[in-house]
Amino acid sequence: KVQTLSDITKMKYEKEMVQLCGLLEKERNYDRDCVHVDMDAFYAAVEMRDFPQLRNIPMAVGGYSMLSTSNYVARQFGVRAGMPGFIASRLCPQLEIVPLNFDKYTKESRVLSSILSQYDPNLSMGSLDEAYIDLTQYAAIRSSSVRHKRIRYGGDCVCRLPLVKDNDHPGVVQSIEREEVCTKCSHSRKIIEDEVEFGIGRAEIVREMRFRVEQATGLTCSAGIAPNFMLAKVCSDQKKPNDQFELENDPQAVNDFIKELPTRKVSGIGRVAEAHLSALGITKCGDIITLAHLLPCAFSSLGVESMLRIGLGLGSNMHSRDSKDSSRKSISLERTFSPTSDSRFLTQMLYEFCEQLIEQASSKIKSASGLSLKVKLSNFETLTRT
DNA sequence: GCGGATCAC
DNA sequence: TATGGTGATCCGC
Repeated sequence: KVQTLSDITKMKYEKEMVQLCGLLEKERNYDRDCVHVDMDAFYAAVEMRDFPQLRNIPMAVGGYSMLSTSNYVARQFGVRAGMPGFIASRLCPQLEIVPLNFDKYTKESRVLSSILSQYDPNLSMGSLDEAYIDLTQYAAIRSSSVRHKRIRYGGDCVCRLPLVKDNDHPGVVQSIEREEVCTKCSHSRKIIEDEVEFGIGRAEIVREMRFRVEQATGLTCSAGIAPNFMLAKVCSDQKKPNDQFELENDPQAVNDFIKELPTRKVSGIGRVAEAHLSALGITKCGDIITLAHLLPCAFSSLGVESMLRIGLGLGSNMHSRDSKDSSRKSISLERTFSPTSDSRFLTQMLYEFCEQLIEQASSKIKSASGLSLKVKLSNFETLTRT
């Protein structure tokens, strides 16, 4: 009798997987309001805000070796984050490549986190342009609606993006219009001042957060709302750009959502894990549970557990997003160069790396504690000879 | 404990 | 012309 791999692993692992799922199920929790906020095409959006001539042309931020991000016009040409600039230029010859301006992005990031931290003082920034917010407390306390003033721009002025879509009207309480001449581009522009109202409930609160971010920075963001951060992160991608997606804290809703979700959408499943899963016939997160007995063929026990968590729509529990320790554990330095066996060059480069790392480490220690770090680099030639 | 692989951004 | 840099975790040795 011929037995397939699936038959064998089913006998061997099915019981164990069912048991493991049962254990993990006990962690399920629908009491939290988790939000992931993600700025839209962040670096590109900052440059487009500051340089209006970039707004309607394909552009990307980075260099000829690598692009950090591209605007939505460039994406229509297939220009994507992480792509080498010279390849992007072939895809889109008109592409404008703007160098990185990290100081600016860091400033915007601080504006973002200062607004969002009013909703969760323990928020965690995933990077300059994304934040994980636990809204549970704030949403439970908020019992009345909140009003804000909204500024929109119309007319020919190109110095501000028409950030607020005309059909994107939260409760407008009152609206005042006036005309003026823009001092920058000397075009006439219409300024519309609205009084807008945001209700209670987590989706309205997230609308308000996004509204405030946009008014403060001139940049839009997208958000995902879900019972845990793993799901919230996926949700923030669902309605990008400039919108939000709420996954109800409800078993049926979560199950339906996870069932059809491609595995690669989940943070933590990269190209390799996707390929491993795909080899097992697992392409959607729902498959992870139906074919759970195959997982031990390709993953370690921790890997299996992490996959089951994803398949069940549970949070990551231990590390990363749900309880993040923000303290740095290492500093490092790397550089790419063309292949060489010039050992003097390599030694010299290593030496400079060490000097720079010592400098970095001591300056960080100094600013954190006031103490001075002294390191002596000795016998370097011998140390690095091999 | 260490280097390699993997992942995110 | 030209395919990055930083930090983290996990695994096998």
